[in-house]
Amino acid sequence: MPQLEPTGGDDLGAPDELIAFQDEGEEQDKGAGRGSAHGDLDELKSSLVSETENRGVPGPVVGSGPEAERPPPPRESFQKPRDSLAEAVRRQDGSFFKAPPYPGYPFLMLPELGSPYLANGALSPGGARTYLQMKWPLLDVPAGATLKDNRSPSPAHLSNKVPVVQHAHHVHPLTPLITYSNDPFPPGSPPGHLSPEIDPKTGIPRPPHPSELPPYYPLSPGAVGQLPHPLGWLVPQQGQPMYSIPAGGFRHPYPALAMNASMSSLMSSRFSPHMVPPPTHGLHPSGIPHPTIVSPIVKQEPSQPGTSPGGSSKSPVAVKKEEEKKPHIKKPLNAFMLYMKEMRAKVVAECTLKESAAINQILGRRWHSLSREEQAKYYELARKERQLHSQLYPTWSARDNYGKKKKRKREKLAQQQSHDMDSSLPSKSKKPCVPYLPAEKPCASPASSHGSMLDSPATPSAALASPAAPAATHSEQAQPLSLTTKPEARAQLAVHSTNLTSKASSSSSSSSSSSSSSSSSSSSSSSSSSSLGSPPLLLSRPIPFASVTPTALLSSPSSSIPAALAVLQTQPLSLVTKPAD
DNA sequence: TGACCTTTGAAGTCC
DNA sequence: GGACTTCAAAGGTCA
Repeated sequence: MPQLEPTGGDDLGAPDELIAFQDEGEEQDKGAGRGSAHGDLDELKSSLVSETENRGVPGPVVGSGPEAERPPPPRESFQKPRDSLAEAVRRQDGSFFKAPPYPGYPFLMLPELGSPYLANGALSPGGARTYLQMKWPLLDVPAGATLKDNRSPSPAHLSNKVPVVQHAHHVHPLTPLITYSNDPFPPGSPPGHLSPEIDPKTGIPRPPHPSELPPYYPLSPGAVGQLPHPLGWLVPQQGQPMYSIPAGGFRHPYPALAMNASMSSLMSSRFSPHMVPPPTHGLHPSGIPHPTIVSPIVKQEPSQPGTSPGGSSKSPVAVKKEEEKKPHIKKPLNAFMLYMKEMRAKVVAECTLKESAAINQILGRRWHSLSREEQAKYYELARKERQLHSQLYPTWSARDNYGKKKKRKREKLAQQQSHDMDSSLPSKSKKPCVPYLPAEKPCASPASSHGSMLDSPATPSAALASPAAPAATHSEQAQPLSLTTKPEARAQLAVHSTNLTSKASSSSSSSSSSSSSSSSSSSSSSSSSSSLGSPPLLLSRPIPFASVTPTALLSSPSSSIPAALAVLQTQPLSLVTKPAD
């Protein structure tokens, strides 16, 4: 049974790769200044607005040296993108390589200043958010504290659409989890890559256990007062709570917690406090259905062994019945999911694309284009998500959700794999390159129309300069040909990288670039990273930039982007079935 | 109506 | 321990 580890168990942190790159003081220096706390919300808003509007202003400087240590891809994908989709995304994606949207690092997501609300006053789905820095309210979790599995039958009125760890009304689920500090990671909850604890596996510092977390929410009351009600998912209509809320908000189980009512309520609403007896029927102690619990109405597949820790000798039917009664507790979102959730609306707004598949491709690239700090904060958020999730549902396991989705993926995958082995066999696993994206519709948003991806030195460089960039994963997905297995290609890339590096000195990051080149660059950079991101380079510890051959070659300053784009635009694509136009 | 697509990451299973 | 699989979000597409 999954239990919270009393100590050292907080290994849910960012991947080792992140741990690696955070290991440098240089990184901290870079992060400094980006995360200045904005006590004044208005000031923050205006700054955000100005930044958003001023696309020409480069974002946080990233992508230079240290970026080369971007974490390697944790895995490879078996999926091959459809060329048309990839192509369309490449075209659309160019405009997205801009400065990371978040100027500060620990941030609080707020509804976009624009029109985040629907006509009914509810937050628009997936509405873009602004980020306000605030302190991550960490729970002081006693080591022995455990929660009973509150996967009890949920009320029938619970919607399947209710997110597990996200607020239904799009107040960012991690709103209460976000730090309010200049420090990327508060001492109490350093990200995995900054933790003093040592990972037994890698010998790298790991984050401390929740038990060491500070019991306070050093959140500025003033700032909070201006925030939307953290229980956004409960208060969707003109501030009228969907469900009755006790006067004074929710009582936090920890009186000692110096958090305000909002924070407390949010905490207790998102994830039931571990000390609170599991609410019956999936309800929050306050009687409010918890968003992390989805109605068991969800189509249930045959009961899954192991979901009932205690085990039972019940008949399969009874077990099945019980299973059906159990609310569907969704997996906590990972870093990328959190990022995607936040950025989707923005991408959709900036672009004409609407299809998630296309949007996700773009987001995937943008994800890789994020600076480490930007990514790290999402990793951290995800880590906290998992933390809370595990505290809330100690007995929950990802396995619980296995098989809850009917999927033919496996078959398709098997087919595809067999197809890969024998290309002569027709592959049923893939639809014929159906264009997911409107062919060559440029992004309509002004930002994308005028903004070159090079506006942000951080973006492409982040990928380019990454020796073991996570982009590899993406690239390998986007560029099915695994460069890692093709020495010749790798060598070629190395050559190109050399060229890039040399060209970099004379290139300016502000150079304009065609949208196509921009877009393809992301993929290209990813590919290059991919080629360089072979296992030997996927070190969990930071490696000297110049210590590795091809890696070092790519560790060029961000200014090399234009040249890199030019070269990489064609190179990786040449390895794919469909060359760039 | 529901699977698929697409992305990355976490966690599970399997060998 | 590595490879592989599933799920998480999202929404248009397609069978």
